[in-house]
Parts: sequence; structure tokens; C-alpha cells
Amino acid sequence: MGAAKETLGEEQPWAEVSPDAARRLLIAAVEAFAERGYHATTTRDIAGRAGMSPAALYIHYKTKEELLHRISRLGHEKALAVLRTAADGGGTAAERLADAVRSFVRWHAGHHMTARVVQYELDALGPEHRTEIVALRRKSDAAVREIINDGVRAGEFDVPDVPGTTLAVLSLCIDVARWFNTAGHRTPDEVGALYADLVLRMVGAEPGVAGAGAGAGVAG
Amino acid sequence: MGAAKETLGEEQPWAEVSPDAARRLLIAAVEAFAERGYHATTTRDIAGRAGMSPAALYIHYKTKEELLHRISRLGHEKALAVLRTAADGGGTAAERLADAVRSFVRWHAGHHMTARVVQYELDALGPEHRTEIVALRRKSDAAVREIINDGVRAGEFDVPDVPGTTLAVLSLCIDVARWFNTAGHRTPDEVGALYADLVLRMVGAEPGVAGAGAGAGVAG
DNA sequence: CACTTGCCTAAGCGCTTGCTCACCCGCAGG
DNA sequence: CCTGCGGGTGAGCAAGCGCTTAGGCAAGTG
Repeated sequence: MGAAKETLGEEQPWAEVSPDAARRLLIAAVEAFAERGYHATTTRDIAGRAGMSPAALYIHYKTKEELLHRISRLGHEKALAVLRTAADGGGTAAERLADAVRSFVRWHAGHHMTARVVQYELDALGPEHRTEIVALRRKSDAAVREIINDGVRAGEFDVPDVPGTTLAVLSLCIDVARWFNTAGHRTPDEVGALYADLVLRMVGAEPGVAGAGAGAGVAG
Repeated sequence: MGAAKETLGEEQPWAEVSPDAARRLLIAAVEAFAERGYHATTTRDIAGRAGMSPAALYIHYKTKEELLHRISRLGHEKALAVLRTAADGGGTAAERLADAVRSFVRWHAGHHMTARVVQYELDALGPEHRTEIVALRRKSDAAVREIINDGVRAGEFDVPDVPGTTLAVLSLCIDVARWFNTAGHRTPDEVGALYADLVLRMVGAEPGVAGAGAGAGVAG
């Protein structure tokens, strides 16, 4: 019952980071940044969590900011991939929107530590890194807006303000990273299902048109 | 056109803070915390923005954390007051919910600097101050949940999961503080109207039941 | 064996941080 | 005039910060 330590869901996804010491440092940084924020986290803290001396960090990363950049980029790429998989899947616009919201929310809840860093520590990045990440965000926005536009064109949705509604839908999903595991005892799957339903209502889709639809895991 | 510097809407609300120097410091702190975050803001920066020497801050506030606490408490109290005014107003549940969301969102957009600090710098508070603020938050949650429960009882709303939907509604409103004036050219009134409509859809209210409803200003 | 290479540490440098302290100034009361 | 007092400053302290440097140690290669 309840959310497991996330470690199970968090240790495999960073498999692309090597060598092993660099990955351990990155995981330690994700935890520290998520708990206390980037600026309140010291390099000594990160190294300590990874079981290393402070200097070890600088063998694998040039600066503390580079660590945040790596986390932010990888995290955004994964979240975007999850979104696009659903967006490019088959089915009606309602089905695709429900699928997108369900998996996007599931990712944010299941990886809420990573998601929190990715979504809320953006301002701590340097200017160039920041603009790079903002570009990735715009792609997420475009993916959602496209589905909603499709639904409007097909007559499935009733949406007076498409950009505004797109913004609200994404905002709703992203904010999951802030409150998840701070507020309650829901599983990522439950939150994903609830939010998919709420979003279908927001766009005025016919009730029950894309209701159930399980789906595999949280994905990497 | 567009959002004025917020200064107009921000300088009067802090009228309850005295003496004048203490208020200037507090306003400077709100700006700095909102722009860069609590931990990235230095006491020298705050004092500088207020046109004072670094030491002047400690005449009016014991610590930097006390400044954040003051901002957080006053901000939460104001936001809660705005919410309750709408919640305790007359009318159907749909009307009250729309009113609550509209004014709550309008406050978050109109005072987005204060709101950002209030909503996103909570973890920077010390333990006791933090729990005090969390208690205020629960009251906001209760206010919204009560309206939704009323609507369900009256048969106005169709809400399978009341706690979950309450959480989502508040989450949606709060996140306005994150993206407002970073994303676009909407006025607080426009965002409030859009969000009130979206929330009515989320709870399955009859369309057009609490549609227009202007309302005065953003309130203090 | 000697020598290189990759990973890691102990020590610490230069700087900034939150905060303090001794002192100063304008002004009201006597 | 002097005195006291609330509000202000300049200088600076102790601590902690991000990051560097010199060196150690185990494994791989001739």
C-alpha cells in the first residue's frame, strides 16, 4: 500500500548515465534537489549521499549547475517521450488526450522527485541551458495543443479557448510533482485515471468515450 | 494594456505593515524571493532594493526567515479571505464555486509575485512556521471541498471523487502563480473567467448555470 | 618489474553568506 | 543647552560555500 520509496522506479531509469559513480551522484543530486531545492543543496551534501568525498563530484561533472542541467534535460526528454507516445498513438482525439494525460501524470507522480527538480528548478539553470530546456517545454505544449485542436476539428471537443485550455491542462499535470506524496495515499495510476477523466470534462468530450484504458507501466 | 508592473496592485496591500521602512524591506523581499527564490536571495540584495544598508534589515526583522514567514502568513491569510468571501456568498453551489475560483485565480494572477513566494517557498520556512502555514492551507482546501460537497448533495454536480477533484481544482489555481506573466498576455480577469469555466466543467455542472458574473476588483 | 591510466581523497583557497557591533544622526522633552 | 531614543550606517566576524590541487592506490599493459 502507498507509494514505495520511488527508488525502485528511480534507479533503473538512470541506467543511461555512466559510469556507475556518475549515476550514483546524479541520483543523490535528484534526491537532494527535490527535498531542499537546488540553492539549498550543497555539493558536499550530494557527494555525501553518494558515499563519496566532496571532490569526487568534480571528476564527473564540471559544476553543480551541470548536474542540474543533465537532470533537467534527461527528465524533460523522458516526459516528452511519454507524452508523444500517447499523442501519436491511434484512436480518437479523446482517447489520445486521455492517454496522454494519464501517462504524463503517471510519470510525474511515479518520478515525483525527478519531476519536481525538472519542473521547479528551471530558474537555477544558466541562461543558455535554460533556453535549451524551455524549448523542450514548448514541444510538450505543442503536443497537447495538437490533440486538442484535432478534437475540436473532429467535433469531439467543445473548447472556446484552445491555448488557454492547453495551458491549464499542462499546468494541472505538472503541479502533480509539487503535491504528490505530500498530500495523500494515492498511487500514480489512480491519479492518472482521475486526471484523465477531469481533462476530458474540461474539453467537453462526450462522457465515457475514452473511459477505462489501462496501460502498462510508468515507462522509462 | 498588458500587466502593469504589479507595483500598483502590490504597494497598497502591504499597508498593514509598519513602519514604512519595514514595509519597503518586505516589498523588496517579495520581489527578490519571487524572482530568484528564497535561498538564492541575499540579505544584501533585499536591503539594496529597499535603498538601505545590509544592517538595516535586522532592525526590523530578526532573521531572513522571519521576513519570509511574515510574507507567507499575510499572503495566505489574504488568499484565504478571498476564497472564503466567495464561498460564503449566496447563490447555488455552481455560482459559489465559479466565484471562488474566479477570485482566487484573479488574486494569484494579480499578485503573482506574492503568490509565488507564498506557494512555492514553503519549504524554506523553519519547522514551526511551516506547520503554522500548512494549517492555513488546509483551511483553503476545506473551503473548496465544502462547496463541491454542497453541489453534489444538491444534485448540481457530478463528482465521483470529491477529495481528488478538490485537490485538482486547488492545484490548478495555485499553479497560476508559477506561469503567469511568464507565458502570455492575459489579464488576471481573463484567466479567472477561463478557469472558473473549466472548473465548472470538471465538476460536471450544467453549462451556463453560473456563466458571467463580473465582480469588483482583486481586493486587498 | 616500471609506467600509465582512471577514480578517488585530504586539505584547503578565495569568496560570500547571515548576522553583529560600535557608533552616528535628527529630533522631542526638560 | 543637554539628554535619550528610535532608526540608521560601515566595517567586519565566523561559518559555510563552490571548486581546485597534490597526491594515493588499484588495475591494465609492455
